[in-house]
Amino acid sequence: MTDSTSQTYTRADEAFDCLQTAIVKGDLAPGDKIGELDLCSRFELTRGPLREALGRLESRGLLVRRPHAGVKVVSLSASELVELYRIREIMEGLAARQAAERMTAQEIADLQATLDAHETMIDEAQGQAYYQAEGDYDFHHRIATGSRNIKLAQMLLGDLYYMVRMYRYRLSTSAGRPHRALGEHRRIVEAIAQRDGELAEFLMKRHINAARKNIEKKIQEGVLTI
Amino acid sequence: MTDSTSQTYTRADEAFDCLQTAIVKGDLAPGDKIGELDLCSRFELTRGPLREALGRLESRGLLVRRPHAGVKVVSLSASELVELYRIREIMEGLAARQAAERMTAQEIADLQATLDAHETMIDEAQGQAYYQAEGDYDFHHRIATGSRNIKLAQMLLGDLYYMVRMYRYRLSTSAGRPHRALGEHRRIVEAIAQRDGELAEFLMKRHINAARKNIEKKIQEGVLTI
DNA sequence: ATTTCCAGTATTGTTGACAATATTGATGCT
DNA sequence: AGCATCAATATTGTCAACAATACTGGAAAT
Repeated sequence: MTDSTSQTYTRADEAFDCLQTAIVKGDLAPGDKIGELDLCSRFELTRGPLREALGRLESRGLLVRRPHAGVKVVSLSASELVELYRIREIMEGLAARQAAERMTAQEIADLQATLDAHETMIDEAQGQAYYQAEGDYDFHHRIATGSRNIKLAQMLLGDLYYMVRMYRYRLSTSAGRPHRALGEHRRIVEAIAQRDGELAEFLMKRHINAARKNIEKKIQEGVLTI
Repeated sequence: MTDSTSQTYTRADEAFDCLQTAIVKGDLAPGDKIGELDLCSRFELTRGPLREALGRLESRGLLVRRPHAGVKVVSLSASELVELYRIREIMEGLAARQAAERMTAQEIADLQATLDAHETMIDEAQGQAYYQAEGDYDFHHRIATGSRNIKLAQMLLGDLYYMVRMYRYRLSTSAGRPHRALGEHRRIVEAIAQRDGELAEFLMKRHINAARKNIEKKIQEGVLTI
């Protein structure tokens, strides 16, 4: 969960992680107005480190702050959520292409193994969106890292994914979508294994495009109320 | 310079702005190890707000922090700088396309006027990289905003541009490049005015691609030591 | 001479108290 | 009754002292 370099872990880091996961998992829902004191007692923290963490979260766009008026969890409108996927599409497309050019053979093998694990996960966790989402996150995470583009990985892992996950957890996945997504993942990895960056980019963009359309459909159906 | 909503401006915001511009303008050079007390006396601040600002800056990737060991300004390697431009290329491409679809007629007119101003600026500020860079920044800033894609604008304006500017200021522009860049800007705006999103995207990507190649050439020539 | 260990120092991390400001509820007025 | 004004309150912003940790220099041993 936390950075593996594992230097001394400061109180502010702790606060940051706590808040971030609380937001992502929905314990703090979008739109919630949250008081600093509440948060302090809740996470056994003092206000100093907490405030530093709040600053970081705000800077990443998960919180919005108004001076003297408090902090609230950011809540995306439907259109903003869709826009987010447009950004993901191009950025992950680039990540996939660079990953195809730069991942080591070992990393690719691990990635394939990961997909096998996801397959059993999907069968076992029938409909349990949580685990499916985690598997999906794992896949995209590895590709972002594999791009060897530090800033790109930073933006995807540090900004976009948290936001995406925050909504994905409360999004019921469509029936059959997990299996289809897994198939798309497999094809992307194939392209990467063949060092075909162009194809990997194309497939990844199409993959995320499909996810976006899926969400747009749900919004139109009124299933997803934001 | 600061957000126009102009709510009460907190001490931490002040610290944030001061540090950010200091880094961007090169008063704090990449690799500099900076002490909190130095910064406090320098900007007439106290450590509380300063630390909050440091947290934000770190989160945006302009600073790197090691617990108990201090803060230093991030310094990109040559390859990281190039990778940054790969990201810009796709993100600004998307911004240009969405801007073509969404900017108001008024905004487009303003944008054209801006370009005229840049033209005189380039002639007058012969070789003064600072003003040329500011004009360039202005152009890209308007398009990012015009995309009406909040998260996209946030990532460009809040993350990438600060980083790019940080290096652009100490990058001598090639002879003739400003004029060529202005021409490219004009064509992009034309495409936007014609609501041709696809073309705007293509031209913007090519524009940034050219900038990237320009930098790569300088790195090979050894002009740019990072 | 070089390396290792240790203590001192300086710097960062944390805390709790104090000051400033936005919200809220009540009161008086139209 | 509805609205504006204003004081009380609770919350956020700021500060300065305290604690914990990493760096620095020197001494001793190999």
